[in-house]
Formats: sequence, structure tokens, C-alpha cells
Amino acid sequence: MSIAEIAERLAAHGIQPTAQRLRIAAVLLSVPQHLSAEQLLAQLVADGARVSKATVYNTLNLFAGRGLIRPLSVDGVRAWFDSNVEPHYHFHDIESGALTDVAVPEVQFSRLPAPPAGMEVAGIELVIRLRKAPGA
Amino acid sequence: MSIAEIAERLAAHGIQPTAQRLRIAAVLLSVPQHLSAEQLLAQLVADGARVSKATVYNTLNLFAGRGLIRPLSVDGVRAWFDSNVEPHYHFHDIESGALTDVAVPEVQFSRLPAPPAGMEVAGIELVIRLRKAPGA
DNA sequence: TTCCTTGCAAAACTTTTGCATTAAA
DNA sequence: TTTAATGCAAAAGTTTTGCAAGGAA
Repeated sequence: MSIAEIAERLAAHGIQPTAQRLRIAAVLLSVPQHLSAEQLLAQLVADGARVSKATVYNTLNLFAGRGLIRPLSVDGVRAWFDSNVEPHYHFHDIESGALTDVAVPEVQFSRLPAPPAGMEVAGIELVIRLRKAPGA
Repeated sequence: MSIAEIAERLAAHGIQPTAQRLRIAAVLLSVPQHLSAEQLLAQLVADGARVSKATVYNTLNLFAGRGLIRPLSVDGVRAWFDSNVEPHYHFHDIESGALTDVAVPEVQFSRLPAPPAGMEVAGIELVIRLRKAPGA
């Protein structure tokens, strides 16, 4: 994805395209992936980008608030961000912590509860925890 | 639930029944509920129990490891523990943070993905995020 | 005695915030 | 010139850990 395309996507979400935001978006959106703030910062530093930790956190929250990325709750320890905002689910390897996408058609709900009165469903987060199979 | 019954449940999970663990279990298991470590500590202190923060965390991790309670990942901020270990799902009010149980029969999966080779499903965590409905 | 548990405090880790500086509109 | 974004460091919040003291087997 070119810088111009990234800038366009930011603009489409009402986000000013600063140098740091472009670098951060370039990493996040290069490939569908799941990253923590620390991992993202490490990659940016490795790439030679001049970005501070505060800006990484601020930018992740900004992007998430504007729907450019999706925050995930897979462990209670730290926040994860998914650069794929299309509906989908996740496998979570308990031991390694690895996250793998599960495409929507792989899961079918034949029944879902109606939300309580006055409420509507904002999203469905499904995490299938995996462990090593006994015989494996 | 009497002290003796609580001690029995601990024993059934291979947990030595110390004074602090009994107090902690008494709070957790009194009613099916969702608690954070800090909330649990606050309640214990309010009840006049002599328990330290470290013991609360250690005990929660011990209980979770032995299957007496279930850790929940509903936000990336802190860990939640559910005293109901029977399979079930959750509504999560984004605004207030409130957690509500969704009984198993309320959700039916007509299709679930097969786990990757050598892996088995350890659990399914389903969180339905709720927001205020526009007209409400 | 021996082993396990607890409390306290400190440390580790994740995330947010205050504020001066810099960059952009 | 006015506003917004950034970096740095400090602070805040959550969880873990080291270690001495206490309690149970």
C-alpha cells in the first residue's frame, strides 16, 4: 500500500495524516495482523521510525476510535489490535498466545439472544481457546 | 453456602482450605458474579477480613488454575473472574462495563471451525458488546 | 522440623497524562 | 498566528515477586 493510499484511508476516517500516523498505519495495514502496542513500537523502532511510546498509544486509541483498527480482548494482560476490521473471529493458542483468524462463514449462529431492551448489539467477539491435543 | 461446604469445594479442586482462601471463596461463590481483583479485595476489607492484595491475586490465580473460577477477557485493562464455571456467554455493556450472563441455550452454533491439527478446543469465549440503541 | 501460605513492600509491566516543543493549517 | 500533534518523563493502574514471618502438618 502506497503512502498516498494510506493517507487516503486515514482521511476517509477523519484522521489527519501526520508523519508518525502514516508510519504507524503503514505497519498496521501492510498485512492483516494482530499487534500489541509494544510490538508495534518495536517494529517501528526497528524500521528506523522516530516515534515515541506515548504517540503509539495515542495513535492506536485514535485509530480504534475511528474504526480503522479493532481492539481485541484476548488476555487480561494487554490490549491487542487487529488491522482487519471486517467481521471475523479468532483462535487463541493458550500456550503460545498466537492469534489466528477464523473467517465468518466458518462460524454460524443458528440462534443469538435478543439484546436487552433499549440496547443494540455493537459487535460480537468470539475467541476459541486452543490447547495441544492429548495425543499430539 | 456454609464454611464446611466451601471447604469441601476447595478440597474437591485440590486446594488447601486456609483462612484467607475460605474468605475469598465465600465471597466469590456466594452468588454467581463477575469480579475484578480490586473489587474482591474491597469487599473483603469491607467485610473485615484480614487479607492482603498479594494473597488476593495469588488466590485468584490459584482458583482459576484449578478450575474453581473462570478468568474472563472482556477489556484489555484488567482481569475479570467469573464464579460461574459452567459454560455460558456474556453481554458486555460498553459504556458501563456491566457484564450479564447469556445462558448456553440462548446461543446455538450451527457451525464451528475444526481446530488446527494437533490442537483441541479448550473453551469458547463469546462476548456480545452492547450499546444504547439509537431510539432509546 | 518442614513445608506451605501470607503480608508487606518493592518491582515489573501496561497505559495515560502533563507540559514544553515542534509541526502543521 | 493559531491549533494540533509529538516526545519525554512522570504518574497512574494492574499484577507479580522477593523475602521474612506466621501457621499447619
